[in-house]
Amino acid sequence: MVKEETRKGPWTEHEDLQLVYYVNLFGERRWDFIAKVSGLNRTGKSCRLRWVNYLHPGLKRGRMTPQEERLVLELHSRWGNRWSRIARKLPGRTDNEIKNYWRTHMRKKAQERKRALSLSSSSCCSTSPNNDIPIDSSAKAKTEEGTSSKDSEEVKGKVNEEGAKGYPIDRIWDEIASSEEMSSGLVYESCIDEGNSFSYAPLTSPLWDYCFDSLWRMDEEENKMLLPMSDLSAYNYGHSREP
DNA sequence: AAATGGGTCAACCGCCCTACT
DNA sequence: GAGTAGGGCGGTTGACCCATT
Repeated sequence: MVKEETRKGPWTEHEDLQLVYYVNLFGERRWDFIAKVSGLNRTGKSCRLRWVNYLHPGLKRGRMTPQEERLVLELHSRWGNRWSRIARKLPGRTDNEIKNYWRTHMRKKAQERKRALSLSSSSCCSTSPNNDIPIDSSAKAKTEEGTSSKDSEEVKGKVNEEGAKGYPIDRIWDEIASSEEMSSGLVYESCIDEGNSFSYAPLTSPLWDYCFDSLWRMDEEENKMLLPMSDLSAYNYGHSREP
């Protein structure tokens, strides 16, 4: 028997619905199992990723709020590129989302900052080679990750150690963060923790809305029939990029 | 109107950790 | 304790979208 090749690339609506159904059935674990029994030609990892980053109920969509932005800054300055950890403090946001946000927004800010610094100090002397910072948080990540992935004071120590050696990126990030706080006129209070959440209504995944309204109301038997998937093609959820 | 560049986001890859045998 | 499989995580890539030239 020829083993069918594992599917890659963008998910279809049909796949999404299948995945949602089977996750609902078996829970958010055993991804390999779900991948197999669902008939999706995907890896367990792929299924998990799709669920976590896109299909999970309670996911927020849209731009980060100023509060969230500040929280990301605050937590990143504390933990570095521990995206999943940071994400846990931002209900409805995924590590991927935060990572993307950080990369685009902070890189931009770093560039602006760098430009501003180079302008203001163009007549100055301190043009150390280190000022040619890598415009990417990965540099910081490498520094912070150190030899272990364990988050701890050790990491902080490592960072400080690097800083002491004159590695400027941390200062740059700190400055960015503090200028963010200044410009917003607010200092974020770390009042958001497990168990607490933002007060605004979560914007759930559109697919979830659909499923919640229709799929999950079906009884067990109807579920088994998995509703005519072809009907679902009529359902056009906004951010699908299916060809 | 076409070209281009930057921003956004979904998805994959590879490494690491953990639980299980 | 060693080996293995599954899952989690961070980094990276590439396609799409939109604004600007």
